[in-house]
Amino acid sequence: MQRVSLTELAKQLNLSPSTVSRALADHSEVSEATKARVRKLAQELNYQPNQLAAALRRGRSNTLGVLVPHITGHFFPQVVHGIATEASKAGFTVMICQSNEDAAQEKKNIELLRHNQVEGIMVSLANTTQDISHFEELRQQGVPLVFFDRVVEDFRGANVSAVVLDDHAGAYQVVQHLIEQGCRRIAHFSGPLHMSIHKNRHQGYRDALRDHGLPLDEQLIVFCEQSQAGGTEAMQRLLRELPAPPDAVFASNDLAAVGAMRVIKAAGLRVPQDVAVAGFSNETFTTLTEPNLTSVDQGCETMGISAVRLLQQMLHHTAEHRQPQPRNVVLKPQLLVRESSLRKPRK
Amino acid sequence: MQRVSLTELAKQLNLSPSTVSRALADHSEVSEATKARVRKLAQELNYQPNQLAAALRRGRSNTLGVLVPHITGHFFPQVVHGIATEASKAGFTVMICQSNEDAAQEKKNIELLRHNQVEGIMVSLANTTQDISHFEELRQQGVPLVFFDRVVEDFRGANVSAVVLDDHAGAYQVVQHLIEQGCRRIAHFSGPLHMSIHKNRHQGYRDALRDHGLPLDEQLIVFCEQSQAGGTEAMQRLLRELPAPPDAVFASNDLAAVGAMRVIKAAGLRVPQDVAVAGFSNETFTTLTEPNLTSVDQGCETMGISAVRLLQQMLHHTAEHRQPQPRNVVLKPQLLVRESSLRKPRK
DNA sequence: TTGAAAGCGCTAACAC
DNA sequence: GTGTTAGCGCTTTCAA
Repeated sequence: MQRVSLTELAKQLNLSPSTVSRALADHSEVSEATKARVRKLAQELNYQPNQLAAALRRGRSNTLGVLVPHITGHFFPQVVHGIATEASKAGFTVMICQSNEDAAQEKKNIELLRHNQVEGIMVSLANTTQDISHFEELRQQGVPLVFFDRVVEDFRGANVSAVVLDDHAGAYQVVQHLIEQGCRRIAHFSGPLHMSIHKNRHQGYRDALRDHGLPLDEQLIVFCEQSQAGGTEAMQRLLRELPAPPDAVFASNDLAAVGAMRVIKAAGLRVPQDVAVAGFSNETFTTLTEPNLTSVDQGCETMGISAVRLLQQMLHHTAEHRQPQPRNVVLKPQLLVRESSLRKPRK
Repeated sequence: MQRVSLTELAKQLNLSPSTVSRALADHSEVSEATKARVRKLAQELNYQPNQLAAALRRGRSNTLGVLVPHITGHFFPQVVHGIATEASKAGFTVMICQSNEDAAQEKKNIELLRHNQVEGIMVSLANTTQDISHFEELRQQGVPLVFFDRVVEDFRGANVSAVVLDDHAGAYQVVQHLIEQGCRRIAHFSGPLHMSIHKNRHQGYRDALRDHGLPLDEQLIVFCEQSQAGGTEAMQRLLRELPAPPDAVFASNDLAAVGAMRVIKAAGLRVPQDVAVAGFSNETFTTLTEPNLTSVDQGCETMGISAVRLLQQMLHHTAEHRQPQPRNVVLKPQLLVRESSLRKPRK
C-alpha cells in the first residue's frame, strides 16, 4: 500500500486539490455529495494528511513546547500529564524536552523547539540556569512563554506568564496544624535558601510561629540535604545536641521527613505522640510509611493545566493582534493530614 | 526583531538560497569564505531554520513517536527518559503521547503520530487494547514499529521489533533467593494471569519451586489486586485461613508486598525472620519501607534505550532498501536483596 | 564553487 | 460549488 497525498486523491476524483482540501476540512461551501465522495476515497486509500505540510502552509504548527528538568520522579511527570491532557483537549500536540538540570541543554532544547515551530513554550528551569538570555530572546521575539514551578524571578513582560505554587501558604498551613495539635517546639528541616521553594517554605514556618505567638528557636532549624539520608542525619543531630527532643518536625520535603521519622522511632520515641512529623509534596510513598506521612499536596496536574491555559490566552491575544496580557497564577496547595501528625481525634 | 528565512539571508548576502542552504549544512563544496559570511549573518539576524519545511522537503522528519499508557508513575517515565536520551543522542526528536490505558485514544494517537510524519513508533500497549488492526495497518504500510514492555503477543513480521523484560527469570531469582534463605512455604500474590507480566512471574514462581524440589501448595497462591490494599487483604486472608502462616511472601508487585508486610507486622510477626517478603519492580519506595523491601529491578532506562536502538536498526535497513530484520530483545532483570528477605548474613 | 529551477503536500485568495 | 494559482521555507538535482 502506497502513501497517498491529497493531490493524488484529487486526481482520482477528478477534483481540484483545493476542493478536496475543503471537503476534508468540512467547509460549508462544498456540496455534501462531493464531501461524501472525498471521504469515501480517503478512507479507502487510507489517506493520511501531512501535518508538516499543512503547518508550513498555514504558518501554524499546532504544537506547544514543554521543557522540564527531567521527566522522572514524582512532580514533573504529573505536571506534564496535566499539560499533555489539557493541550490535547485544545487540539494541540506537545513536544516534550528535558534539560537534565543542565543550562546548556536547556538552551539547546529551546532552539530545538523553535526550529520545530512550536507556537509557545512552557518551561520549568534547570537548577543550574544562571544566564537567561535565551529566554530574554524568546520574549523579545514574541514567542509566548509560560514558566511553571521553577520560574525566573522578576522576569516580567508581554508574552511571559507564570504559574507557581504558594509554598509559603503550604508551609504555614502545616505549622499551624502542628500547633493546633499541641506542638510547641517545632523543628524545621530546610533546603538551601537560594532555592525559592525552600526559602518560601522556611518563611512560612517562621511566620506561622510568629502569628501564633511561639518563639523562634534557631537551634530547631536545620539545613540539610532534602533526602532521606539528609533527614536522618539532621534528626540524629537534633537528638544528640538538644537537651530535649522537639515535639514536631516539619521537613521541606517528604524524603527528609521519612528520614527523620525513622530516627525518631529508632530512638524509642513515638510518632506522632512524642514527635509529630510532616513533609511537603505529597509523594506517592506518603501512604506507605508507618505511620502515614502528613504532607502538602501541590496539585501538580492543576499546575500543568494552568500553564496550558495561560499559554492559550496569550496565543489568542497574539492571534488577534491585541497586546497579550501576561498573568501570574499562584496555586494554593492543600494540607493532607495523616497519622504522622495527628494527635487529637479529627473534628 | 523579525523572523528570518533562509531566502532572506540569501538576498542580503547576494547569494542563492541553495548556496546558503549548503553553507549552513557545512557542505564541502562551499568555499570557507562563503560559509563564514553566511554563518555570520545567520548569527546576527538570529536565523532559526524551519524544521517543518526541511522535513517536508526531505521527506524525513527526524522525529520518532512514543506511545505509552501514561507518563506518570514509576515505570514509564523511566523508560521514556531512556528513550528521549538515546533518541536525542542519535539526533532524533521524540513525540510522546499517552493512551491513558484507552484503546480508542491509542488508535487516535497512532494517527496523530503518523500525521506528524514520525519515522517510526515505539509503543507500549494500553491494557484495554483488544483490536490491534491499527498496528497491523502500520506494519503493512512499512512504518517501523517497536513494542516495549506491553507487547502484542505473536505479532511478528518485517518492521516489527519488541523489547520485553524476562519476568519469568526475575520471579525465578526471587523465589530461588527465598529458598536459599531457608524459606519453604512461600506464598505468591499474583495479578490476573491474562496480563503477561503476572503470568510470567507466576510461572517463574512455580518453576523455581519445582526446580528446588519444593511442593506446590495452591493454598499459598492468592490472586489479588496488585495494590497495597490488595496485598493487605490477601495477607489477612492467608493468616486467617491457613493453620500456620507462610514463611515467605513473593508479591507480583511492590505495592502488594508493602500491604503484606504491614499485615505481617501488625500480627506480631517479624519480617524477615518469621515471614520474608519480596516484591517486584524496584519502585522508589522500596528503600523507604521498614524493613527495606527486596525487589527486582527492571532496568527501565535500558528498555527505553533498547527500543530506540531497535528502531534505528530498522530505519537503517529501510533506508538502504534492505529487508528490515526485526528483532526481539529480552532484558534480564536484576534481583535486589534488601532487609525484608535477608535472614542469613550476606556472603 | 555557485545558481536556477523544481517541488515536498498542503491551503487560501481570488476567480468563475 | 469548484478550479486556478501561488507559495509556505527548504533541499536537491542539474547546469554553468
